[in-house]
Amino acid sequence: MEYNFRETEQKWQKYWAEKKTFRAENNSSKPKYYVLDMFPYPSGAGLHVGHPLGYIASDIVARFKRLKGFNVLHPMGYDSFGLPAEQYAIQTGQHPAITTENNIARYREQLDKIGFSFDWEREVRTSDPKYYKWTQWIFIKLFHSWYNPETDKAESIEKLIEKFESGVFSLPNGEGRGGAWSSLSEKEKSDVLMEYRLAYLSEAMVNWCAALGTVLANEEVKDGVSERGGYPVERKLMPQWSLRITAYAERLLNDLEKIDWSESLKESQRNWIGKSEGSSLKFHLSPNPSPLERGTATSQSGLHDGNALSFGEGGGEVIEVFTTRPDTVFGVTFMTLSPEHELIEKITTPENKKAVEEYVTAAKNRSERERMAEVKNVSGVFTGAYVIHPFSGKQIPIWIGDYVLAGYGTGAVMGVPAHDSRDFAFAKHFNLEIIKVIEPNSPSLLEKGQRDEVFCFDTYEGTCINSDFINGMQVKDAIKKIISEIEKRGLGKGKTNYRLRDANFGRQRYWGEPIPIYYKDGIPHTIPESELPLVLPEVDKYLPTESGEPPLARAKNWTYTPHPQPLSKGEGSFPLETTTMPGWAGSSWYYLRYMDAHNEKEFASREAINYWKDVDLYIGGSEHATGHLLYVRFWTKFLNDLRYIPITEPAKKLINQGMIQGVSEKIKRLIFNKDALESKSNSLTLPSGKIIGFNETKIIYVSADTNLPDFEEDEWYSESNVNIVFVKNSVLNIPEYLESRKEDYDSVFVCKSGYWLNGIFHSEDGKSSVDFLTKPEVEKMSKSKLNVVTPDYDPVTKKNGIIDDYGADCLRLYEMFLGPLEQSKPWNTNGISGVSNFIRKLWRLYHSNASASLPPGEGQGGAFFFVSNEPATKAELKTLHKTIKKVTDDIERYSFNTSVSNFMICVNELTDLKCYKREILEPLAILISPYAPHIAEELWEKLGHQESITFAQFPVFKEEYLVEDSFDYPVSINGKTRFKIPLSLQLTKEQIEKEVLSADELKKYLDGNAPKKIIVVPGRIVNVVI
RNA sequence: GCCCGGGUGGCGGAAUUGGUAGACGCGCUGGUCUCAAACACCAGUGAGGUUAAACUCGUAUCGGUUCGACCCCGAUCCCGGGUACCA
Repeated sequence: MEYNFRETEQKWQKYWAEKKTFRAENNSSKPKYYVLDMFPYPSGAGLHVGHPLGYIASDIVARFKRLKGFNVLHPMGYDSFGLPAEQYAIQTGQHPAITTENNIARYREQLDKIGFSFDWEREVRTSDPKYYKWTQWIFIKLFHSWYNPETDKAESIEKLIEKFESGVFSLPNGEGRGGAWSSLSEKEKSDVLMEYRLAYLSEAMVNWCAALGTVLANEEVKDGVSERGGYPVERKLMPQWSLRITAYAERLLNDLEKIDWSESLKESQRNWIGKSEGSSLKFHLSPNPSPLERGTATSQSGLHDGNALSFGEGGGEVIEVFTTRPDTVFGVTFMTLSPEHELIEKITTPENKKAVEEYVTAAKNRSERERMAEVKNVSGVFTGAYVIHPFSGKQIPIWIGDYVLAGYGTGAVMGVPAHDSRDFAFAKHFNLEIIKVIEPNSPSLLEKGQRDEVFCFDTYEGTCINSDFINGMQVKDAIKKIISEIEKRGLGKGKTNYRLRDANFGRQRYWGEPIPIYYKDGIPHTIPESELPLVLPEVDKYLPTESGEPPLARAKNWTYTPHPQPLSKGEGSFPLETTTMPGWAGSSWYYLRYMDAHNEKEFASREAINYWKDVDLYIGGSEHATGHLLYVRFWTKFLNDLRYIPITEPAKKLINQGMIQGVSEKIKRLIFNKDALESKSNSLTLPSGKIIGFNETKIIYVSADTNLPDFEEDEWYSESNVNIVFVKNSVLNIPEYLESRKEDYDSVFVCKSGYWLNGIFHSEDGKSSVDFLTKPEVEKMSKSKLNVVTPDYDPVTKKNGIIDDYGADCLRLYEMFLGPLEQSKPWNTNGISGVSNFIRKLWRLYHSNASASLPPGEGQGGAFFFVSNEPATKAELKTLHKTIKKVTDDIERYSFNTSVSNFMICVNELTDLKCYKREILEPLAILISPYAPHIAEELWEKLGHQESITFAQFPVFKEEYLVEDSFDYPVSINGKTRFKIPLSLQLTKEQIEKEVLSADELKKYLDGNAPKKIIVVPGRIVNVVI
């Protein structure tokens, strides 16, 4: 009887669901183990074969830990707020909740078919009001908290108010504004507190994406265009809700040490946080410098006594810079301001005004994308103004350059061209002075500049020269010396800067959590916790209003009426915030909700939180390295500060599963004839959304790269992923032309007319869609790239998946067998037959031709289930225990591909041994059950067990079965293995040496001489040196 | 540019602590079965060399440490990922 995976898998999936086999208990005497997958966004495309990779791995661990006696929490849910559902809603008018519901149903169906051991009773959906009630609640907590630098923790804002009430208030940057707190108006108080709140409203420079009608977070912008859709993004100043993640920068950085995440991921986070230590330094504006003074050193500092006044002190404008290399201060020959710097207008001299204004305007109008594209181009303009060098007193010209970013440091840099490559490029371009102040200790650090000068950039290994009182000092010492000097003279102070920005928290979208804020007299207030959730209202359209307000502004009565009304006059209802939370809000705490998913009084009960604590193993994609994984750590620390949870990090161990890539068959060339183009329209819309006109073109080739038309024959242009070639009118005979260029085409299609949709060209003549896929290329699996492979029957391509043809167990084993979990690999089914064979062989091991009255084992693989209670042989036990050991080790170090190999070896060996013993086959079923749970359950049942194999005990490895008396020692001569010699393992080093030396095989190599040396590693190897 | 990974047969990949390189699977070759094919099963399969063996070479390249190196060290090349005027 061959194994019928279809019946068996359905049977057990139904059994698990009915019996709630995988329900986790919040009260248990067992140790806990929390295995979490990054929950999916339920997209319309459903799951592809890449999604389950991580889920299968985590499911294996979950099932393994259950067998090992842990109480396992292994939940699943949906990150169900998001842009695609909203865009679909805009196009079709369908409510995103309905689309989302449908998509979730499809996801669930697919997940169930793979046989995961999720506890579905704990399912969460971020778009469910019962869930987002608590997302809103956390937002309210953030709003009412501030970060106390003294305790290094978030605290209630009430404490701060108390402090202010008892004295004078100040702002976080240390500037007091005098005056008593009580003298401030309500609005002023609110404004001051906004500077402190962890959730705050401010005018902020945001990434505005006009096409999507929303603001995007930094990590949603890639190369100046939106990550989703690839639309242009510009910088714009808007009132904006933000979260003060920067307050946690240091802790987010330091706590990386505590967690077992991959080094590359931690490194990404470190870079993203971007800590740099240095010093601020003030430069005073030079009052009316005469042209004669320019660039000349007014010298003779006399600074050494330490009492001297610094140059330029005593009034006028001050420009502050941040530098990580204060030791190079004597190499400063110019200063550069960002085009957005606030002092520009004030300091620019009349004769430079025009040029400066033009430059600033041009910089402002250039999109982020253009600015990035021009990184290599040096541009800038002189303001005509000068600052005074604080140590040398020199006149330093002030320039404006767009290589200086407004958002980092102070928006101004001191130019040290000799030791910074960007300053160097700037100085070269504008012919500014270059003073070398560091002599590198090692010649290899030198880089050749132009003009035969030799510089070193970014090195900390060097000696100061041309630097007055730090001459001769090593860079590291010089930095300390200079900072202390800067502080002593009140020119600035040692300072730490972070690249990390506060996180934008408002989106001009519909399909997200409403922000629980209403405005009274222009002052934001939170809705009382007791009135949460603030439910997402219905709107007539999911687009922004005509006046550009977010979709929520379309909702009727989108106002809040406080009740009971402790109202003073004129109060009634107040406008509610119209932006919604970003996609990452709900995912920043979902791991906590799983602990107690149905709690209506708290986000999770204390008991549940104290029991489950943190995630033991978290598996998900590395694309969340600087987004989700930073935010979830931030919220965890915040909730810990407020003592809601006992942990400071969400996940002890994190694994990034690799991406399973799709193989796209790319269009090489596509040909349209003239009639086709003229008949319908004069343009072609590419998958990227770009529209290209045809004009006089006769033939167009569209191929695997891209472009802009220029009407030269066979000229190629490149842009995203479509390449177009336009050929002139002169080519009249298409077939003849094609024939002559045959080798250039993988496939040719001449059609009358058509259009692109989702990357597919649909011909107008109704012959459905035609795809031109010809050249294979490995890339990310995605719907738009037409390379999606689903694990089960795909209703779009109408193709069966692995599950239909081979079963879920086979899919699970095969995905694990493909290679290391963390590695990305293209999907191919080349090796599937090996895994499928293995499953059949496993099945046969438990079956015999017993009815044919053959001796047991002889009829192996027969029609009848047959195991015997006879004791197992030594060889059988050895195979079993070797496998127990290897598989246990493999799971514990997440090496799932090798354990599949080990199962194959085990089954092959047992088959060779004709093993039919319960003593072996029963533990084997348990061993394999985390990987192939369906067949394991079926065998377990046939072995006579009433209960699910889930509740079995993982077999215990016993060393004794592996102990050998002898070992085939490989003997190498000079490190090269030459022969083997079987020796007892009881022998001592000396005895082994003696045996080897007397071996006949060795004589040949010794050639009569005595060996120079002999190395014996007992149980391993013998090496003879001759 | 910078940071982090990685480079092993025809292919996916093993080698856990410096100790038999190439496990396991795919593919390929030959064989058994079959009228034939498919399936299944058996054998072989890093390269060179030989009737066979011996032997030689072999983990991107070059060099080093070691009795012994895919593994450690130095330099170089290539591939993948992240990030980017971050002062």
